[in-house]
Amino acid sequence: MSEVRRYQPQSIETTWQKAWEDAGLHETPELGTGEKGFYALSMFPYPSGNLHMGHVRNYVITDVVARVQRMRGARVLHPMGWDAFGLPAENAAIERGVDPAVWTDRNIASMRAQLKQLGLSIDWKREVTTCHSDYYRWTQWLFLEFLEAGLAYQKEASVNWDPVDQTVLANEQVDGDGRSWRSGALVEKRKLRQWFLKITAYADRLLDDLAELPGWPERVRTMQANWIGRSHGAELHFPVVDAAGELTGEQIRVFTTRPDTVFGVSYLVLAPDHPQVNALTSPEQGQVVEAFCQLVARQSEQERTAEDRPKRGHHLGAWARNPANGERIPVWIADYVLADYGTGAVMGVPAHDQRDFLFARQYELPVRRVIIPEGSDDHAFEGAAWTGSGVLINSGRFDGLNGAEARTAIIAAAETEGWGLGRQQYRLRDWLISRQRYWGCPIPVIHCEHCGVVPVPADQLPVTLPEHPDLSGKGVSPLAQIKSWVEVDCPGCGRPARRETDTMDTFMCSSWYYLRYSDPANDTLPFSRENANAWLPVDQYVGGIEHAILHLLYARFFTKVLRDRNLLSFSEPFQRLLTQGMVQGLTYRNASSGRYIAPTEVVDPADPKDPVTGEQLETFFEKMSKSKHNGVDPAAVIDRYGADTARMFILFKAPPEKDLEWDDADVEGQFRFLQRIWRLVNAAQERGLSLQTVMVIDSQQTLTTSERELRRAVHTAIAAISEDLDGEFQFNTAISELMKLSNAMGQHLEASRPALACEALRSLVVLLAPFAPHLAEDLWLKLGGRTDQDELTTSSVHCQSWPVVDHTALIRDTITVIVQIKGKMRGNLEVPAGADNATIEELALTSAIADKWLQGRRPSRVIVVPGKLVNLVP
RNA sequence: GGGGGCAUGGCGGAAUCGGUAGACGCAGCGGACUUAAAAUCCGCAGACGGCAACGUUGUGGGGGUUCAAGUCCCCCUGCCCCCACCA
Repeated sequence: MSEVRRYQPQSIETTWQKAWEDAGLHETPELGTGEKGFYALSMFPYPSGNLHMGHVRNYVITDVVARVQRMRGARVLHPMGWDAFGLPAENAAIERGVDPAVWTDRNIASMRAQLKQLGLSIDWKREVTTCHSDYYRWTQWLFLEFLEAGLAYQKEASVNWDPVDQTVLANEQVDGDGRSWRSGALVEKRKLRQWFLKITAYADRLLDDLAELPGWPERVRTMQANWIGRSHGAELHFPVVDAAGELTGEQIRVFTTRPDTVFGVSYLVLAPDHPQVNALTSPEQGQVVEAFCQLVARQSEQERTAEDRPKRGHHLGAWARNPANGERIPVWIADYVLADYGTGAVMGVPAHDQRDFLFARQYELPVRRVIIPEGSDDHAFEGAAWTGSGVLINSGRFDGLNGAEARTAIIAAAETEGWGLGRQQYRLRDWLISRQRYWGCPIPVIHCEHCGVVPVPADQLPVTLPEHPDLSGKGVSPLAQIKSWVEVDCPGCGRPARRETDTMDTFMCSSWYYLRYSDPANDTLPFSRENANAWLPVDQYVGGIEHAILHLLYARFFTKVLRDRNLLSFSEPFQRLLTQGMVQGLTYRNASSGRYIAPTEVVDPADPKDPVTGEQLETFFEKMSKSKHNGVDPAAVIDRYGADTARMFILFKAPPEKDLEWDDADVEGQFRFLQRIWRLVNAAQERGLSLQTVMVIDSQQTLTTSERELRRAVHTAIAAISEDLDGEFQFNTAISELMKLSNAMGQHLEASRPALACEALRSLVVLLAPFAPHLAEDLWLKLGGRTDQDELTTSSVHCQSWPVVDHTALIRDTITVIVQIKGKMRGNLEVPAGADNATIEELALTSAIADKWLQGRRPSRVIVVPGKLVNLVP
């Protein structure tokens, strides 16, 4: 051969990417009235500057889903955008003086270019960018909806305060030791007045509606349920008494999930920062208590909540009366009680709660057993808290009731007698959305001395960020330092007022972006009801498990609120969710020093040594990250093998929800596979085969053995791949079916007549299209699936409909039946395809297998599974 | 501590409703082509025994149900993830 002809993805891919874009192949089609389109959505990225393999995996999965749906006749929305506000841009500004807007736009441009190299069927005309005012205008508009609905409010909340830089820090800017990431100073807690969204008002619906999401992974639903953390119990009221036992008129409210243990209460405990602490502390205890509270306040969250640390507390010098039995009990404070869960106060029942037990033992508080296991009559305390179920003792009129009965009866008594009520409690807290940062969506309210909090009128939105800020990284809110921006006239009274200087948590921006894609150019509303209802809920959402709780919960919350505001008519945004596993890279570590070594520094991968010390390195797979030097750059892979190989590898190597180990040898293997297909099609073309010629398979004509094998392989592949792409997505087995088909074609194609060869070639290329779109398109043209003159928008391989299985091609004359003797496989038997059970039994009994293993004995039992096996039991 | 998940060859992973365990691929081995190598093509391949036919054994460990168990039930071990002094 005079010229080297081989598969060269680089030229193929750029050519087709341009052709598709010019033809507008991936633009979202119009929907008919009342028609629901198919919405395939990837979690949009933060524009950090470069694409990593996790992104690639995410978007390739969604892309295959979108492409298969199109080929199945659906009208598909497959958009992309940018979650573009956030800390890294602001840090770049502080450290290098780059304008966050410029930095972000530059990153978006380079990431968009990288994404386009992957050949994703994205409609770029619908791109949204959360930091552009034509988007965040509507984030502000939606905030005002929450405000109007009474779901946004202000309250004091503590922030991380860096005393050196005099600034507020995000949690991720505080390291494990409670020090600032930049100044290294010990971070303090400071109270600021901040904005919250009342997500707790939706706690029940967010929890209960999880049942309506069968298309979500069980584990994500469980994580959300645990996060919401609804528990059933009671709020009990303990009157405060003085030293003489007289009521003072005050009371302490506690929350408990075990009202049945109320007769076992031997003390009460308040959180150190509980509002009643000051009032309850006796003068003699004042100093010690205050010292104790300060000590606890200085501890970090982590220190305080470590379960294994000893519990510490102090008696306040106050007393309360147990409303159930009238006993006088001491009131304590302790570090193990949290102010912001329940009522911030608990009743101590050492006999039936492990924490209370440890606390009581340490401070020698009395322990009284009030529940014994069913059937036991041992009333003595056994030396450990009994938290199981049982029967009440020492509980007056409730003695003898079991746990559940007792809970109901005691709550009922408390309600009638006025010392408590049944209540539900949630772990979920309201969502703090204030951020003391510049690079975020401004909260559109104005503070006026006369009118109070005044929303910015809708026609004055957006409240735009001041351009070219001078960010120092110091001070409370960066926006507060820009006088010209802060000082405005009150929209209500016209007198001088001040803008809110906090910006919103970026999760606000990402809680509704999926709605904007349905109507991205709307300049009168964030989205129209009609467009949102036509495309949403999202049919398939794909993204990382790291968003299992926050993002997905907030998005669900938004959808429910917007539905209640009558802006939508559905209440769950994402019908089906796929959480893809992470991409891991080969990691080298020096076990003694803990140092990570870059693969490029390792001389012999078979026997990896530390290039500096010569020590043996340990190798393993771990999530790709800069600090571990185990990342693989998508651009380099595309450069070398092309996007189609990268796509195929990622889809084939592991099921989508499992972690994927990046392996260069396997990438090479995928490339070889695509090359094999390329050669197969080219050889066929040289043989003169063309899809332009109409080929009819004459059903009268008998097929040769090769031809029948070929047809069976084609239709087996169609059936198997179709099934793999239905329901659970099994891209890995779908691709293995493509490999089987190509193997069979290598064997039978040449020996088959053109009509049959063409059917096989056409099927192979069409089935390949969602996975390796560029190669498929190129081979489609080469095979004459279309001509250069045809419009791409109708004749592209991606516009072909999904192949249909011809079940007659799968029929065989004979089938192989397994012969078992007492459940053990001993051989197999060719029987006519239509043979009934009696025939199969007869054939098995007279077979050589039966002779050998039964030696003339008659089986006592014969089990025939039609078409599968026959089991002879002696 | 609570909740969820996983465990299959040298490796990644297949296996419908309980019905031939190891599809497909990677790495490996053998052969063809080549002066040679690469590439390509063909073949072998769980482990143990055997020249072979074949046999035994085998899905983290133990028990059970069944004609038949990777799959269902019980117990145990190991690993991963989430939440965690939540009253």
